[in-house]
Amino acid sequence: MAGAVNTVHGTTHLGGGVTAIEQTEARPRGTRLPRRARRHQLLGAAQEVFVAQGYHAAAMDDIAERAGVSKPVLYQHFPGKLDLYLALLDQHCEALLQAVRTALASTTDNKLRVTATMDAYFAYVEAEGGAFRLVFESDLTNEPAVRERVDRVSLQCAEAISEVIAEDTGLPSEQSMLLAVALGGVSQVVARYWLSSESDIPRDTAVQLVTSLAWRGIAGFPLHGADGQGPEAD
Amino acid sequence: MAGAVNTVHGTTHLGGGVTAIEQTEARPRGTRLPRRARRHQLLGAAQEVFVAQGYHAAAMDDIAERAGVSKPVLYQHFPGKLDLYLALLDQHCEALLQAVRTALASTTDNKLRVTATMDAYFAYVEAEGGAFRLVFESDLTNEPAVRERVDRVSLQCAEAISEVIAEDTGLPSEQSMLLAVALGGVSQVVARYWLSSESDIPRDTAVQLVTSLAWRGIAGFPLHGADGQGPEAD
DNA sequence: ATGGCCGTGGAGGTCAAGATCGGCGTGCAG
DNA sequence: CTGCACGCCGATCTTGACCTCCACGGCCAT
Repeated sequence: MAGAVNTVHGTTHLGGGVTAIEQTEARPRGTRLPRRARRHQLLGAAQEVFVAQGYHAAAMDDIAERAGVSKPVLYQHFPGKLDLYLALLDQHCEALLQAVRTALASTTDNKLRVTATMDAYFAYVEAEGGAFRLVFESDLTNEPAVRERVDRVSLQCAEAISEVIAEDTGLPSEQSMLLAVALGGVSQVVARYWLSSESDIPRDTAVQLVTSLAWRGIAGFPLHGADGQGPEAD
Repeated sequence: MAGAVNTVHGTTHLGGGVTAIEQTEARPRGTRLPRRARRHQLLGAAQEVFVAQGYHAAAMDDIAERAGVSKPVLYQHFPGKLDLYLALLDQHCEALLQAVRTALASTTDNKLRVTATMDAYFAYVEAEGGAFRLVFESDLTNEPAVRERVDRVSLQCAEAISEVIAEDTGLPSEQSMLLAVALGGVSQVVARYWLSSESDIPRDTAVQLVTSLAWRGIAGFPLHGADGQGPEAD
C-alpha cells in the first residue's frame, strides 16, 4: 500500500513542554462540559490537528481524540468535517483582515503604514498555533467554499491597501490593486519564509529590511502625497 | 456522465477517417501507441486532470478516461498516483528554475534582470495548461516528497536571486536571501493575481509596473553596483 | 494463412475515513 | 429513594478511491 499519505511532517513548535507520552494534553475522557465550552474546546483541538496535518490527512478520529471526546460528540456540535474547517477558516480570515485594517489605520504616515502592515503580517504568521496555515497553505482550495473565503480575504486586504495607494498616488484602480497585491504578497511570503527559517534574523530586523524595500518601491510612484521625501523615478 | 463510450470493438485501429485529435476530449479507445508516446500522453492527461481538479479530487479513473485508456495501462507506466504527480511536479519545478536562471543570466543590467525575472514568472504562470498550479497551489503539501520539492524550488530560485543581490549590494547572505524571497514572492503572487483577474491589464504593463516597484525597492540598498543611478538610502 | 503472444479492457477486492445507532453513568425533581 | 433526561461512548455501516485478475483481439514467425 504505497498510497499511504502519512505525513509526520515537522509540526513546527507547539506547546513546547510536551511530556513523553501524550501529545499536548489528553484529558481524561468523561469530563462533562457545557455546550459552549465544549464547542470552543473542539475548535481548538481541530485547529491544532488541521494545522499540523492539513485538511485531508486530518481524521475526525484524530480531532476527537485530541479533544478527549468521541466522534459522536464532534458530530453533535458540527454537521461535518467541512463545516468545522470553515468555522476555523472564517475566524482566522477575519482576524487577518482586522489586523491589516488596524495597521493601515494606525497612522497617516505612509512609511509607518508600510511598517505597521508588514509587522501585522509577521505577527499574524507568528501567532500561536500557526493558524495562518489554514489561510495561506490550505490544502482544500479546490473546495469552492474554501476558495471563496481565501480569495475574498486576499482581495479585501488588497483593496484596503489599494485605497491608500490610490489616494496617495492617483494611480487608476487596476494598477493600484496590482501594487497592493504585490505588497500584500511580499508581506505574506516573506513572513512565512522568515518563520520557516527560524532563528536567523530577529523579527524587527526582518520587518525593517523588507519594509525599506517595499517603501522605496512604493514611494517612487507619482503624486505620492506623503512628506515629500520620495525619490523621483528615472 | 462517463458512460458515453462503450464497446467499440468493431472499430479497426487507425481507420483513417477518425480525426482523433482532441486535446480535451476523451479519445476513442483502442489506439495502440509505443510506450514512450503513451507515457507522454498519459502525463499530459494527468496534468490536465490534476490542474483542473487538484490532487485529491482527481481520480485515476478520470486520468485514464481522459487519456482514452484503462486503468491497468496507467499502472503499467506509473507505480501509483503519487509517482505520477511527482513526475509532473519535478518536470515543472525544473522548468521554473530554468526559466529564472535563464532570466537572471540574460543580461548584466540589474534593472533588466528584474524585468526579465518578473517576465519569466508571468510567462511561467501563463504557460499552457496552468501547470504552475502544481507548484504554487498544490493541495498535497503535507506529503513530504511534495513539500520537499516545492520548498526546494522556491529556495533554489531565491538562492539564484540572492547571489545577484549579495554580489551587488554586499549584504550578508541572510538579508539578501530575505530580499530574494521577497522578490520571488512578489513575482509569483502578482503573476497569479494578474492571471486570475484576466483582461484587466496587458502583460507587459503589469510586468513593467511591478518591475518598477521592485527595482526602486532593491536599487536603494547599499553598494549597489549598477549604473549608479540608485537613490541614496535615507 | 495460422497459431502463439502480448497489450487492452471491464469487473472486482481491499481499506481507510466520514458519518451514525443502541447502551451507560450522572444529577435532579418529586 | 427512584424515575427521567441528557450528554457521552463503543462499535458499526457505507461510500469512494486506489489498486489487480480473467477474457478478447490484433500482430508476426513459419
